[in-house]
Amino acid sequence: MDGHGMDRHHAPLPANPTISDVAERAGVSRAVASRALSDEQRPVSAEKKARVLQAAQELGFRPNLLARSLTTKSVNLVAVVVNHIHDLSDLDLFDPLLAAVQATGKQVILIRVGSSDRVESFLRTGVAYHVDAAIVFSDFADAATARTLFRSDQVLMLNGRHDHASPAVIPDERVGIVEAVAHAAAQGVKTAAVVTGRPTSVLEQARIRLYQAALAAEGIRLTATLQGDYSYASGHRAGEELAKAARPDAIFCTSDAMAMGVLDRLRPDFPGGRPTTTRLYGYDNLSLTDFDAYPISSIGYDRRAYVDAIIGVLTGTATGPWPLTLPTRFHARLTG
Amino acid sequence: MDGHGMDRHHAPLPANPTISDVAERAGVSRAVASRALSDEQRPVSAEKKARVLQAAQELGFRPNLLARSLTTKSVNLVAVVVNHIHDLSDLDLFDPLLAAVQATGKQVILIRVGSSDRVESFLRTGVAYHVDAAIVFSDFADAATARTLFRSDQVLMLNGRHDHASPAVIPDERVGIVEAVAHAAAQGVKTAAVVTGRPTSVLEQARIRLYQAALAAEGIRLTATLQGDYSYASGHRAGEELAKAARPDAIFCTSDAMAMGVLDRLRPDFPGGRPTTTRLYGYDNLSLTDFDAYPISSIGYDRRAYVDAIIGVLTGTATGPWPLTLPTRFHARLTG
DNA sequence: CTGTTAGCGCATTCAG
DNA sequence: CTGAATGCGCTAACAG
Repeated sequence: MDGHGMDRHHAPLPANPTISDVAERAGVSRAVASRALSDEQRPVSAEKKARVLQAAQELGFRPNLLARSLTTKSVNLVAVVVNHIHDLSDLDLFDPLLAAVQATGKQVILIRVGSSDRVESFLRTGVAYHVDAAIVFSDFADAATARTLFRSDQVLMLNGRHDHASPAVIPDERVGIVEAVAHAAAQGVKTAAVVTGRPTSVLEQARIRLYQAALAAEGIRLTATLQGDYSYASGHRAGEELAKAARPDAIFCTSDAMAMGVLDRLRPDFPGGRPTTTRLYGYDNLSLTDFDAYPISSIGYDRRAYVDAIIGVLTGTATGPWPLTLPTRFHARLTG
Repeated sequence: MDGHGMDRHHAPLPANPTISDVAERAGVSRAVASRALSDEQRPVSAEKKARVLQAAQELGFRPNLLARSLTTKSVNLVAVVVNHIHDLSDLDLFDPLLAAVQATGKQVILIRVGSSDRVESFLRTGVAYHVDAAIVFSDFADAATARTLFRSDQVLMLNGRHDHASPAVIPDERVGIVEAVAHAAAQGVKTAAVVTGRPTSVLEQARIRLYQAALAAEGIRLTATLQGDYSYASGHRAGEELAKAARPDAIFCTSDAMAMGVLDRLRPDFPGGRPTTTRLYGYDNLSLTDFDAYPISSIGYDRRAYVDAIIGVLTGTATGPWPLTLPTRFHARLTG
């Protein structure tokens, strides 16, 4: 009648339509619109549901998930807390983890803590959301701190700083390390060096002790312990040190990246990737160790099982007792 | 009086205290508590402010940032949309990007789109939050779609699918490619092969054309174009193909990972990392090309400048015109 | 099945 | 400077 065609009965299209706009356009109440738009099956007549969906479509309506969470008490948001993501091992883990979390219908808020001095401001400013769950890789906090920080009991500790109150998953590093050292012993190794990462980490300390115990059990003499920081560069430096003195029969590194550095520095000992005088063992079982240039024998856990365990906690299907341990395994390659 | 000690005037501590609990405990109204807890300077008497802060401390109050966003219209949340994060190049970019975004006081929702069939459900179910801004690396959507998806005009397109309405930053690939090809020509290269990634990407198509043009300009004959998928494995396969026929003087790969595969397959051509018959050029300037085993000449942009440009858009200090282009540069290493 | 009402937690009017 | 009232967008509980 007024010459505006199809829209003659409708108000002008709002830029950011809310459910009220949808309801109004469909000629129903907000509650009906809400039910019609719900993922679940809610009581709505077929005819009104169609009208609502049509109106939502026309308006380009997108629900404000944050507003929804206010009443449902569930934000469908999971915090993943890391120190940083520049380790090569991160690449192999985060992608499948991200995919798996999203497959549960939740989104990931990725929080990089970085150096520990940031933790202070973190705690002070409370730059943390009330998330459904937090997955803590970073060793910046213990379980209790993480729980208060995220206002959630669903705090999944993967950094070794767990307690009895929160779920935790940790690799059982013993199995793989014992296997690797036994493998070396079977090759006639009598002396060994260990290249370690940051000893401030609880997990790293435990790992070093496992190497020491396994070496002792096999009667292999530990001739040197060099400290690195998990990086390629620090492995290179360790290789430099090792090149100076009499070479041990085997070198065990607590990260593949360091083993890569050692290998590159001692490359003449590994013509064609095969050891002559010195055997080399890494840790993490990076996909990079499948590259021709770095055929490093390594220790790793099943990442798929690890991710599955994490998702199990998130979805509530895993029930403990905690910590849940996942076995590591030794993977022989050319260097070992 | 009632024997409960310090808490005799207080209600029992709630598990998840709200600002109302804080206000009650401090003996003030919610509004005063809100002002006292605000980051900004709001009118509150010093005495009441102290009481409120004390009460908040005692209760372990953390503001619900999501609820706050309902009224402030700002969630301090940025969506970062990626296809996946298992490319080696991602490692060098995401960590500094994440750190920079968080330094602005915002948090990152990392959204992995993965295969394109997920995009459908993505658009349909609208499982996306109303974020302040979206940083789109993934080529899953164009600018208009991204804007409606995230209910934000602050959609930063980095996938080449930008339009005039949204900010965009893209590397100027021409400069680096021209430099690399000129470098090859100066070494006496007369024939070349190109190993490409997925031709469905707008950016990749443009990149291939740039190689073709640069080669033609230098009078280098393009003898083969092999298609890969940016991965090491696909580079290895390309190397296999190239090993069959007469070797070209140079091989240009559109990713460093593919160049690494080619290098490993053709390693005898590169004793000590130096080319004999064939020169090799990668793309991305990965930190891995600084490892001894992969000294690949490459093309890359300044990641710090790239991140700075992204942050500039986020904070509103960059104003266009769009797209903003960032020059790439050639980095000579042993293979080139 | 439907519509009305009452909150979720918070910031922001606007009177005092 | 303070506090009561209002509303952000949405869903749950309740009557019809």
